Amino acid sequence: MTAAGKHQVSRTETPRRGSRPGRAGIRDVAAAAGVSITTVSDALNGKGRLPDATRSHVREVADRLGYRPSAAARTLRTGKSGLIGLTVTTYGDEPFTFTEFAYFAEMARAATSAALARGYALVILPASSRHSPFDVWQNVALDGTVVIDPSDDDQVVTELMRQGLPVVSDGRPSGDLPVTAWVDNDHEAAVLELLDHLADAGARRIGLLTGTTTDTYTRLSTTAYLRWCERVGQDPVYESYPAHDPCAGAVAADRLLARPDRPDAVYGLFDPNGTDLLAAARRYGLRVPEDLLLVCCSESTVYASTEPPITTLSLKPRRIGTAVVQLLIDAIEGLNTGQPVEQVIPTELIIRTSSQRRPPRTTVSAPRSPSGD
Amino acid sequence: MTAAGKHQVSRTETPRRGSRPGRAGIRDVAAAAGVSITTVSDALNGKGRLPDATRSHVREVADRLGYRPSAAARTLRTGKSGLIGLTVTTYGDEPFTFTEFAYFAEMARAATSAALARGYALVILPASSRHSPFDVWQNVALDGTVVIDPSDDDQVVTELMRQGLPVVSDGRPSGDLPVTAWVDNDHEAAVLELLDHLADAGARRIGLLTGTTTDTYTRLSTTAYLRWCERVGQDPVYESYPAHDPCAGAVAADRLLARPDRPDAVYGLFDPNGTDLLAAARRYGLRVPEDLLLVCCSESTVYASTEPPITTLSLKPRRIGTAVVQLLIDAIEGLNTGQPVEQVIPTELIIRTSSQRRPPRTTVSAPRSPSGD
DNA sequence: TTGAAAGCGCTAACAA
DNA sequence: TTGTTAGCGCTTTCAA
Repeated sequence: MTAAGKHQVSRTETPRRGSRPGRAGIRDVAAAAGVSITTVSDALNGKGRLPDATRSHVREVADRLGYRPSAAARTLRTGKSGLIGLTVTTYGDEPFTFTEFAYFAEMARAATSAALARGYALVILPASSRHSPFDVWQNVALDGTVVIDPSDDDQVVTELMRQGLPVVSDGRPSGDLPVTAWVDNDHEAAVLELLDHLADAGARRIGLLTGTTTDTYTRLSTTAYLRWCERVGQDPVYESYPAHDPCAGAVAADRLLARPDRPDAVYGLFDPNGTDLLAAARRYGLRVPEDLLLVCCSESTVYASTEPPITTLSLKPRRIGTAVVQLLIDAIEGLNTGQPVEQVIPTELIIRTSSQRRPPRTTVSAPRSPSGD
Repeated sequence: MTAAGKHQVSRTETPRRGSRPGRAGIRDVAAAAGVSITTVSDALNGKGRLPDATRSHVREVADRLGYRPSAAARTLRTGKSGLIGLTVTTYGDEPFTFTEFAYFAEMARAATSAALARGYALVILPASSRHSPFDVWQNVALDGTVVIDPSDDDQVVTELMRQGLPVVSDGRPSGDLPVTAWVDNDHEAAVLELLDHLADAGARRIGLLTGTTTDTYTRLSTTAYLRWCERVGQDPVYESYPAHDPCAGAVAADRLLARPDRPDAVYGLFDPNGTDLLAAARRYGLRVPEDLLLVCCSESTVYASTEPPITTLSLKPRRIGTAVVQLLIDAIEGLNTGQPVEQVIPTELIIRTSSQRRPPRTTVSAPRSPSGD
């Protein structure tokens, strides 16, 4: 063993003051291995040009001492934490709403595994930040952040970008909010395709169940619907409701089917609309798909086994979550060219019974009363 | 402005070497405010006994400079990161499975908001850890960790506890795995209550759809079922399948209803079993609840609007997620007494049409008193 | 091939 | 009331 005595470490047995109790530090390993802390660092991180003997010896000693490098120290020194933020809108106490739930869960799941695969971990953070020292945002060292549907003047995004941290958004940013990159679907194209599909299945008057919120998804989808109506010369038939209220959807579905100009096909923009509409149809004695064609935007697999199975539009949250994280990590690691990157993920229309009318026979019948069968 | 010149900071305009570009550090704020860095730290953190004038002046300057304290440095110094790990079992590429999905999502959601409310953020981490420097676990400074259903000899848990970090588990630890605290349901009591409910509704032969895995939940629930059968003198009728395989459930449901000793009531242990069983019943021309009573363990709201609505057992993942995080943070902050803490969360049987053979009233009566109606 | 030394940016004793 | 100073544990030039 080479001259352990010449190193800067405790030749005495008393641990340095302030040292964390019980846990071995890099100095302890160096002392025990009879090398310098530099050598320990290099050996453990696969750097430097050490002989294999030294390397394995150091590793062995570190192992024996149960040495775990301090992530905080490494982060402070290198400026990289390996942590990626994922913002989550909170409504009252709960992060994200019932409506966004399946989408978000799938997206987060994909994002998590994509991040882990590249050696990063996801930190869940609220979409807004108070300007106080107790704010979580202040306490976490992030290499970059994924944001979901940032608003026009999102303060968190603005601040992060100002700090020089990359921000990638799920959903194209509205206004002139600067982001490093974004990923989104082509919502307009998706709606147009879907409406054409319903028309092909025999729909004469297609209704829309939409939201009162002004987020990009709702806005683009509704606009596309209105444009389509204009193009084919149909009067728009739609009902709006606050999508974050889990009860309001059922009421709105009912309202839509109770109208004198009742549609013979409906597209629901939000995940629970399928079951809501199905239940409403049942109340009015409408058979699906014979009397009413149904499509909703959803990521839930339950629509494969409802009675009847319901056609859904999937926004492919898994692909979005993966893409968002890849773009972010590329930006963190300086792998992309520097100009804003935009990525459009295709949607998928999963056609099931509810949007396929059997032999196109009956014309639209007159509205029935809620009780009638 | 008081003697700025006497401070140790750059009276020259050149930033210190190595300083992060563009971002103001505590020294810059101190210099600009004409105070020492200690005063800046104290002013910003509400510590020390500074006059309000100094405090607000410093805050103003910090604000003007866009000063953001370095989380890494603070963590290194204080030993607290404000970060809590949440482990997630990965199957292949994807974190958590379809089966656990709704439960996990709800639990994680509650855990996230509970953590945020106390100033902590959740970091999603894989349930296993390679022993390599590229392992995510090595790169994140955690104050403590929540683990879901740790196995008998969970290496990650063992290692964390050895490091002196608190670990709270969702699901009682099996074997003699040491954890700081755990939260769980009383799975046996829940199953017994549910079987009694089915028997009260007229079930003569209750079947079970269970898993082939050996996790605690599956094991305890199955054991409870077998014990109940023995007590009432019924032959057990059950089918097992690998619960993480999304397709296997439907097959097993079919198998169960195809048996010569076909049950007249079934309890499914996993979330998708409800729709699987409903579909299987339809295939065999069995009416629910007339010919077949159905209950499954699920957190999904879709069972409220299936045809017919299906009775579910909820494990209350929200309450579990909240409890787990509270216990963990209490442990981190040294608020609890030191001995192991165990917390049992009651389950909830949500009674719907599928398990009520008697007059279809919507009123939910106590499971044990069928005579009242 | 290895080691010494200089910090990363902050907080908290201890001085003044 | 405020400032000086000594590190937290690591990585990284630079020197030997």
